Amino acid sequence: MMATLVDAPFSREGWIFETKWDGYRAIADVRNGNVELYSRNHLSFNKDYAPVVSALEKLQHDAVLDGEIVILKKDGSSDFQSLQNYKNDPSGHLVYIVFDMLELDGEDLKAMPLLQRKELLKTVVKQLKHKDILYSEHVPDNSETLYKQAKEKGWEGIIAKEGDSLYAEGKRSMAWLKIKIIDEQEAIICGYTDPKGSRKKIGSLVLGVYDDDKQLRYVGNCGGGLNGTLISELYEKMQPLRQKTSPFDKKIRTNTPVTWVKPQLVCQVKFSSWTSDRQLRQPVFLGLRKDKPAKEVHQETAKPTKMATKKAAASAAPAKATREKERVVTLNSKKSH
DNA sequence: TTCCGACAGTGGGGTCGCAAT
DNA sequence: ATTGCGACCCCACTATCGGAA
Repeated sequence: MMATLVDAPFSREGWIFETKWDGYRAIADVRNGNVELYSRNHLSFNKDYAPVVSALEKLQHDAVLDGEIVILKKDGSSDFQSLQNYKNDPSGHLVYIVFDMLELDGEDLKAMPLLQRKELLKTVVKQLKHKDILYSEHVPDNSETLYKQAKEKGWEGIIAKEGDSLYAEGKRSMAWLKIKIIDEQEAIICGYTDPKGSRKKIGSLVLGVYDDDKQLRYVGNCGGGLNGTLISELYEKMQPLRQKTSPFDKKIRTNTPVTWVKPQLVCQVKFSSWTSDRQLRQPVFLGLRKDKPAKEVHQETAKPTKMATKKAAASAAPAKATREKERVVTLNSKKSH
């Protein structure tokens, strides 16, 4: 069961709201003390996350659990990058946060309403009493406080679930909705990569921003949000700006060859967070900005990551507060057109 | 006929492991 | 020893196609 993306928080009677944990989705199948922990594609996680497996071996029931494997930070948020790097550096607190249960002691629970499943799940987790296995709490009816909290703490977002919904295995469902905290940023187009397969002209845009010391800094590539016509337009605009050399003083790492352009075009992108290398995570192209000279493009927003500077975070706050006025909306589909 | 959901293909940041260099 | 590539994880988005409405 997977959640459908919607663009704004809402409140509705009969719905519940949970934190969206940033980690790996995992199903745990516990039978007679044997644990199979596996990914969405049914690949085993047993070896990679052995502490979770051994914690679940102590469960006093046979159960099929659904949850997220995360690294829990001291402030209570999840650290995706530490999870990715867990094999190298297993120092973080690895936990399995369970939010649903499909089966208990041989009984299929998928046709039971969510709130009842969660009630059972809570008691099962409570009985286990293990610091690495946590129950995902929820708040009923109203998402605003949780959403606000998510925004302040730099969480990935929140999940909304219909309280009496059934478990739709392997499906994307409208009974589970995800509301992500999204950031926006201006960036300078510094080049483009070659396309692959059926894609024409441009694979992705190579983006940069100016640092405090006026140095152009690479912030990652962006290939999402580009359709056929947009790609053609951008391609035409970039041709007169082509240059032989990279505008960055440091060498950058990309999978495909880059055609460099003079750093003049400014675009707006949305993204989920900054990586620890100060690159954009999950960037999506929104449009060109003609009102902004490239020289004025700096890093605007800094979510709380290790590398983020206090200065960047402070300068971001006022702009964000005015733009992102909270509103309550009815359920929109993900895109309007 | 139109609309919508599922699916494949493209794009991103990562890590890992293996093969080629 | 380094580099390149594919397969995984997280994901967003576009284009297409077939079936439901």
